[in-house]
Amino acid sequence: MATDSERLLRTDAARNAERILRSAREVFAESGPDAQLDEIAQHAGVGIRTLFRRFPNKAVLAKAALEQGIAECIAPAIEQALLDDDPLLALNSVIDAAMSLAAREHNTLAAARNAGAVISDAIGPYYASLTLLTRRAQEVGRIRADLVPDDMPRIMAMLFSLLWTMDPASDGWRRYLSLILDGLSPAAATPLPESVPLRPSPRPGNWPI
Amino acid sequence: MATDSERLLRTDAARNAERILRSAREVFAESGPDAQLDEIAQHAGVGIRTLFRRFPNKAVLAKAALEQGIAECIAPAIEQALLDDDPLLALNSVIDAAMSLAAREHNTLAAARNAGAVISDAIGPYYASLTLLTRRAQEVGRIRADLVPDDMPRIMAMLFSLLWTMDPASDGWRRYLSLILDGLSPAAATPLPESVPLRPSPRPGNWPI
DNA sequence: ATGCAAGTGGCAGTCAACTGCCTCTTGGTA
DNA sequence: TACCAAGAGGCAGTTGACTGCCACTTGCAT
Repeated sequence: MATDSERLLRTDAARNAERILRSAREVFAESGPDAQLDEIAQHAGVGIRTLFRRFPNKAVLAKAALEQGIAECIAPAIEQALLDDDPLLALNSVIDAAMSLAAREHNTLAAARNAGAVISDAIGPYYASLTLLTRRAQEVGRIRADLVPDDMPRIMAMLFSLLWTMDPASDGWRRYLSLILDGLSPAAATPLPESVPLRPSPRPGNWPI
Repeated sequence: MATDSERLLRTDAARNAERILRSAREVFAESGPDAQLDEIAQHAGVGIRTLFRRFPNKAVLAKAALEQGIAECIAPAIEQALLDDDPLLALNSVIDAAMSLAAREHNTLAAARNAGAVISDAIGPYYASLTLLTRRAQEVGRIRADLVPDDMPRIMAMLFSLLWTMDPASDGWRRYLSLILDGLSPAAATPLPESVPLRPSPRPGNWPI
């Protein structure tokens, strides 16, 4: 899904943007989330000015880099999941794929977080698919009926945030995914309070991302 | 619980530190999480150098400011909770107090997060009390038996992270607290994967906080 | 193949977090 | 009360994110 601005990019510019994102992931992985943008630009073989032209600040860059990683791992996972007989297992495997990537590239995640990015946006492009999988699981009674689509990005955001309470490369987050899945079960369902909108009007001031 | 360094502070220095924290909370609330440290120092009536002498960087300052806020609201909540007949309700009310504060002072929370602080540490001082309350709830069978003390700070961290997916001043987090509490119920308990240690060895490099 | 809009990137500059240095002030103890 | 370690804070400097300016290059539509 190309945005308006992406649609207009010249091929060399698009290639550069792609390279910058990939470099960001590699440099963050090597040098940690505090890696300098100079280093990323150099690694990508472009000038720092080009990096800033494409990604207005570190938050946008790090989030885009994270999105690139998630896209690579979640797209095939979703394809698989849509064919799965058991919709709960299917949903589980998509979450698993996203979390595994997040844990593996936790430095990129940390860079995005530290720059103030709204992490849950990173799975925004898969909102529709997650919603579909959720609805299927609800239809066969594997997930409580009062779940709404907005719940899924939030559950992902919660799981992401766990990584800073443990060795981020570990799979300790699985314990809490299990806990949350128990909460999603129709069996234990205390009626949920109303859902509030996902991120309201753009925040005041000139915030990055 | 004064640390070694706090124990040695001269009374005027302690008063200044206190003032700086309170100023940080006020300035963040007014000017947002990107408020400058200059402004905070000025608001506290101290020089910038004094602010940095006491709090080596923005992450430490923001986290300490958040801890001050949490301390003010959680201490009385815990006192009440320890007297409560229903240990699950008691636990709930402590979490409620902490989350209400976090939502109210979300700018301070955001400043800490953006500076790279490990947010779950902010409830570290109440670890013991939370553990006690959890154990009580387990003893009367209101909470699944395989919960461990480390789970509670992590649940708090997950709830904190929700605030960036909604109007942070709203109480939309209650929906997910409810969801998690369902997951904590002994009824729905799928056996949980092992717990991994809370934040392993101090992170490599010279990270703040 | 050629013209131009789109893209590139060096350089100098701003801004905020943070540090070193050094002198002046002050709480609390002998 | 007099001393001194502890604290305060001004100032100049460093670093990294980010911007404006501008001359140079290059896809690509005609």
